[in-house]
Amino acid sequence: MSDAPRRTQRERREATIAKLLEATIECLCEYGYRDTSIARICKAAGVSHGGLFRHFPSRTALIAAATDEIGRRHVAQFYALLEAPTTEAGLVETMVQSFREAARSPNTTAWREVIVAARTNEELREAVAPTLKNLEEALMGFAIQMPGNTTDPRAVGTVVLSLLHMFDSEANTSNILITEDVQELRHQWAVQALASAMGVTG
Amino acid sequence: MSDAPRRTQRERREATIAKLLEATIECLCEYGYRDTSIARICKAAGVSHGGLFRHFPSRTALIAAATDEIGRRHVAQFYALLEAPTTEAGLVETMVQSFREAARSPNTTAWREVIVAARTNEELREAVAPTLKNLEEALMGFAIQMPGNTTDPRAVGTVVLSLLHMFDSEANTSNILITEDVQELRHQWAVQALASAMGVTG
DNA sequence: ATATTTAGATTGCGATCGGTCTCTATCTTA
DNA sequence: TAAGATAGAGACCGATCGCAATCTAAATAT
Repeated sequence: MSDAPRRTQRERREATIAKLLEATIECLCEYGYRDTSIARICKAAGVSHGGLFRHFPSRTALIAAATDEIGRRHVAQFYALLEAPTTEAGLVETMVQSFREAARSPNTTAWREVIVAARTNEELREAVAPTLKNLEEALMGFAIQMPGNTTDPRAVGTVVLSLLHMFDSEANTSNILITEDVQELRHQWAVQALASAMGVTG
Repeated sequence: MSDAPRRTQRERREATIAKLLEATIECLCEYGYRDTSIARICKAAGVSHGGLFRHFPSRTALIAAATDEIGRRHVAQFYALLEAPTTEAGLVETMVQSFREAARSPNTTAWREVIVAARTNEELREAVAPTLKNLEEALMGFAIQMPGNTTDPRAVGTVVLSLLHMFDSEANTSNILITEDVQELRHQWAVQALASAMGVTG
């Protein structure tokens, strides 16, 4: 009875890479970009310094890879929204609610940390650019597939993207200050704005 | 002919504090929160390490003070918007344009760096909370004073706050990816949304 | 004019940073 | 099964971090 797991090189490799990516997302969410250090990532992942640098040439490269992973999850998450069956009227309400919750999720929180940091980090910015582009195109495609008739699908997509932006920025401040009535008014406004853009009668 | 400037203690003090605050904002904008170090701030301000710590007990305290300064400038800037005389129809267009430009300004860029960092820095978060509250209240007051009568001024204020959020988040990604037609569609949508909220016939 | 206080510069400290190097263990290939 | 390649662990490196302590210069109070 050997206690050796007997995994192939490929399995070992992919497993630790996955652990590192997950740990990176975790640290970004818990400590923020500045304090997401190699040491912390390694500790969270249960991987040594040497192990990390076998797979990623630098901290920035690792964070870029983690960001790419988050981007893929985002797209999947939003497409899943389309699958959920609801009435057309309730759909708008559900969507806005989902937008808000998505913006406050750990993955999206980590995502924002990277986007902000990328502004002043060229390597990170270039690595993240295609991911961001993919995400925007996927979301635009998602918006175009939405129910509701309209003359300009891309305009509807823009409204969706804009509302996502709004909830992203709001999520940033939600850890600092929450004004209840503003939050409620904002929700109502977002629902009405999206319904109007989609041509849904409320 | 003495080349000694002959300033009072108070003048000296306030001058170097002002230089430090300005340098901090500069560094936040140029290097981002992570790489805004004591050394860089001192170099940009032309002040020594010792000089900095005479006035601020820590890096975080300095950044918090700089953020407060930005907050005050923000409020002043938006109130100045009210003074500029325009036609009521053109006002909405002007406002949206100003929102966008303000979001991309150096001061606001530095502001966002701090807000994001504050999420995972308790000292910074508590220092920034009242500033954020003041800003939101000032903007709400600003929105209420806007032309155009409405049954619910606070709802209009919420739309203004939400649009500012949207442009903030958009400004974050604008360094990475710009989609021209989306940008144009977004502008049109924002104008229409604000006009609608204000009860302005376009 | 002298004593006291305050502003500001310099040096130094321990901790941590990102990254390299070396070594062992595990897997693959011949 | 022997030889080679790859995954991973851990010690080590110079640089930089935030900050304290010490010192000089300048302004204020007596």
